[in-house]
Amino acid sequence: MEPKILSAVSRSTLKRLPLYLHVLEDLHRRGVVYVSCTTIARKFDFGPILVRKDLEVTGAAGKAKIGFRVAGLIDDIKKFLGWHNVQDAFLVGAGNLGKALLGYQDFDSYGLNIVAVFDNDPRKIGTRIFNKEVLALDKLAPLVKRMHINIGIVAVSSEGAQAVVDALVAAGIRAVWNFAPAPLEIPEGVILENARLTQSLAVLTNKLKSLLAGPEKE
Amino acid sequence: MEPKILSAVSRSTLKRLPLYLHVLEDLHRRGVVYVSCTTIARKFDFGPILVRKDLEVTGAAGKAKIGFRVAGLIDDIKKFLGWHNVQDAFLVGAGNLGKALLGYQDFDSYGLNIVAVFDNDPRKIGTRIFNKEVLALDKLAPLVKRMHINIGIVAVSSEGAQAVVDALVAAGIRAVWNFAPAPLEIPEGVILENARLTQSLAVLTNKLKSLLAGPEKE
DNA sequence: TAGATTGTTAATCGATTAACAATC
DNA sequence: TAGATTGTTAATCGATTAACAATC
Repeated sequence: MEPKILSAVSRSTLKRLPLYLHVLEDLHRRGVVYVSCTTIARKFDFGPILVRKDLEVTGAAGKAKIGFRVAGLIDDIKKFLGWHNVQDAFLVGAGNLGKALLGYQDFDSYGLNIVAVFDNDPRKIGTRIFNKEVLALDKLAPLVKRMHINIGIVAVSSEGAQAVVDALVAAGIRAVWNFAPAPLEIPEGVILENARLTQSLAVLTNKLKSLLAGPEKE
Repeated sequence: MEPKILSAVSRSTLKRLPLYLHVLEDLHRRGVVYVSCTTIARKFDFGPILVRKDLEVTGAAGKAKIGFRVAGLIDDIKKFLGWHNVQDAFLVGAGNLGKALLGYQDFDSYGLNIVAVFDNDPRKIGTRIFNKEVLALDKLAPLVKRMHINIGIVAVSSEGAQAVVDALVAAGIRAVWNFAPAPLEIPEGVILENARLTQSLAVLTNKLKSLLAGPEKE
């Protein structure tokens, strides 16, 4: 019942945990105290066994016949994801996407706190977005070091992305959350996670194409 | 060498195709005419065999020893993803995320064209965002029907998301691209694709937690 | 008690990787 | 010709699902 360590836990499982979290927090708000895997699974198109297997990695313990305590399960998942303690992060790129990320209220409940924004556009530098000042890119490296920032968020164009990542890595960042579509290189020991909308869009449009082309195979 | 149909092609493959596309378009811009799977794979942390398997589903044909024609491969992937012909889409939610999506220039090269924005905030209705007028939510259903819109993009809060989806479905939409974290219900025959940042963030923060906790297992 | 549910081990399924003949 | 690469079939690996004893 110990939480699993390191590479042992699959990406698929990791990606389902926030989904459960959302359902659990909804139940919690509504005053529900215990929940079974069956109940959680009903919200999705997969079964209770998968839910149970997923929850197992967090070290959460349930009671036969009763299920899991909602509040405890929320805590266990958050701890496992590292969302229990909020991490400070730097955002690079004050464009439309950057602004949207800055304006997203809920990141702190996902363990993320954007403390500063960087851009190389002189017209943007010095302005404030959601009450955060836009700083010049050359301030990035010294501030990463001084503030011991672990997470860098890349919201710049594909052309600029690799240079930004290189700068972040050189400054000592440990993890990069990349929103640029370009494939990026990162040295061993630094985490790179890509948040790519186009991947999701590809699934959508391909399915839609098939749907529109013909539902002849029913 | 026929493109694969319907459910036969896996989600994993579908999600890698846009990655290849990005690399290919870069090569194309640089005047490269032929490319091998080995060259493509070098940009990623998986092998050439997987690339070849993925490309197979698009129906693209290569030449032994030479590889694939870059321009042809781009076309084949775009056709397979349904990005060759641009689809009109409606966006619901003119908040920060909605604005960012509207401002995203590249969607048309991904087969998506956002033609209208809807919101229920009276202060927003009538204003223009990136030269698109914000319309009242009650205009949604009649316009979906009249303009034969297939794709609806949901960029509202979790609380409002299900109601918006229901409205879109009732109006005859065929596919929903959802950005709300809530799990949504959708009837058979309508496509639901979730673009959830929190899933990607979960992978990042969990890995970072392990990294910071201790690289003792090397 | 009976039945639903957890926790865990075994079976299945699908995706990735390997192998190899064909080829330019 | 030799070697890299495609196309395709077989082997492996990992994730999901099934099975079932334990339990509240």
